Amino acid sequence: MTDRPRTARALARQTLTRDILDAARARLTDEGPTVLSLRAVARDVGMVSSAVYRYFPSRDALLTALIIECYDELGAAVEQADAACDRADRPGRWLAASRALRGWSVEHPGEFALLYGTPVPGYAAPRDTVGPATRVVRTLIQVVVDAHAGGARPPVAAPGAPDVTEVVAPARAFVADRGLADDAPTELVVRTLIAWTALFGTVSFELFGHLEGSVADGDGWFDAVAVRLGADLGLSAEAIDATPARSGR
Amino acid sequence: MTDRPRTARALARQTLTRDILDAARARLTDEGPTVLSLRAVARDVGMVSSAVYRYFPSRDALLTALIIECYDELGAAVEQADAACDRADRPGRWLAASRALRGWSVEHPGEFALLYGTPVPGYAAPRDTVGPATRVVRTLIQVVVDAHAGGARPPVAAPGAPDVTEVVAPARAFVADRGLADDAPTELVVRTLIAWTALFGTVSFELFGHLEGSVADGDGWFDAVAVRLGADLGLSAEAIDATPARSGR
DNA sequence: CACGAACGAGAGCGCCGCTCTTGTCAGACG
DNA sequence: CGTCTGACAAGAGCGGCGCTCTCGTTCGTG
Repeated sequence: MTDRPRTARALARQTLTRDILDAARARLTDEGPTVLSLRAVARDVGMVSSAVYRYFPSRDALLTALIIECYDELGAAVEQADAACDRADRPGRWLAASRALRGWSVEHPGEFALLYGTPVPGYAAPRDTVGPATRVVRTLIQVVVDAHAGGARPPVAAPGAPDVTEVVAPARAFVADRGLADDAPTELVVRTLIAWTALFGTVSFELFGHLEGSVADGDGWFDAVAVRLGADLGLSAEAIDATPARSGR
Repeated sequence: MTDRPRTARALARQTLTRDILDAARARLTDEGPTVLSLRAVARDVGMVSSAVYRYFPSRDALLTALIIECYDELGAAVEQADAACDRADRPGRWLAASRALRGWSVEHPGEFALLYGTPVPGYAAPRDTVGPATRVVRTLIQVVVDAHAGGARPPVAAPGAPDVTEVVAPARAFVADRGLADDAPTELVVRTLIAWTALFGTVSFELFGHLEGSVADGDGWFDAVAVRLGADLGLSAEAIDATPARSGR
């Protein structure tokens, strides 16, 4: 990935860049992304503020680097949690991936806010961020797709639910483009998107304090949510063990 | 609610306070809450920054006033949407309340970020905010409780789902304290909390740009989500029309 | 060895939240 | 009606912010 530095100067540059990023992430944890002070970061690494501009052309560029790094870290955590499971244990993979998602977020609340909280006002995320940003949802989709390729019963649309095949067309294209599934049923795509949203919504509510008076134990609550969302996707132990060919209802 | 001002001075104070709040909310829409500049707000209302401190002792106090006002506005919108429905039409009430929730949020993205985005770093929400903050979820619970008092089939826990009766004890206490339901089944409470979280998670993902490549039409998508979440709560037309007394399973 | 690029430090710009002081005017009270 | 107190707007000033520019210095290369 990163080249070995060939000169003392290049080495210094590399380590200082890392130091700046680390200091920025350290500050991120107790002060939000929007008020991240470049001057304070500079002080932390023993530099004057203007010197930081040798390494990042602007505060936005520093934010972009942080965002990419965090998306990648979160994505890697989720992917590794999934990879550590028995491939055939779909409910276990779903829960492990979900837990990894929350685990990283709870450990890095500042970084979570950077990724999933209020966007920084004047800041527009560049293209480079979308790839790393999709690693989590890609992993979740992979688990769901594997389960249904293995015979899990696909979810059935609620009676009276509006047809949204057109609405989720981009999502299906995303899935197809990455070779995850050639033709996923609409309802499966919909339920996966809902589950993905609900997982992050749960973490967001927990970290931002909206569950304060409602839920006693964030850990236990999240597990309960994740298991139910998985079950809605046909990812319960029962659904997987049942005869695969049984049609819905 | 607010007393009629008895002197010219009191009137001026009242209108100026309103002007400041309005200007702050206007600024909120295109710049996040954390970077809301009191000086800029002062300029907008034709005052010098220090003069604003006659009306709000600090920037945090101004934020608190804004938060309460916004929670109340959102809560009122949801309550009114529910109230405008036929009381017996539970699925309709659920969808209406959900739509109102999103409608207000989409119309007031800055205010939504203030309420449900990254908390302002040094800011701790005072007690006064929790009452207004719960108006939305209270309305959603009311609809669900009404439906099940009217015979809707309560949701059944997925096989293998962990028991979380203890975890949601605060939520049940909240419900009981407000006379919404004496003894709601655990699974109903859980599903309602999940639905509440998922609704706001969906809005959050939409407004913060995480659905960009996945969903074509935010309006249609949200309806699809709301209907499915309602159905999971036993709030589909079919579930309500079914024989009320049928026990779960 | 010499030259240019990279670098760190500093000063300075206009912005921020917030405090303190100053002068003014409304309104309550004798 | 006069006085006096409190509310008020304005300004200066504090330290901190993102960012720019300049100025020596040092490193790496032709």
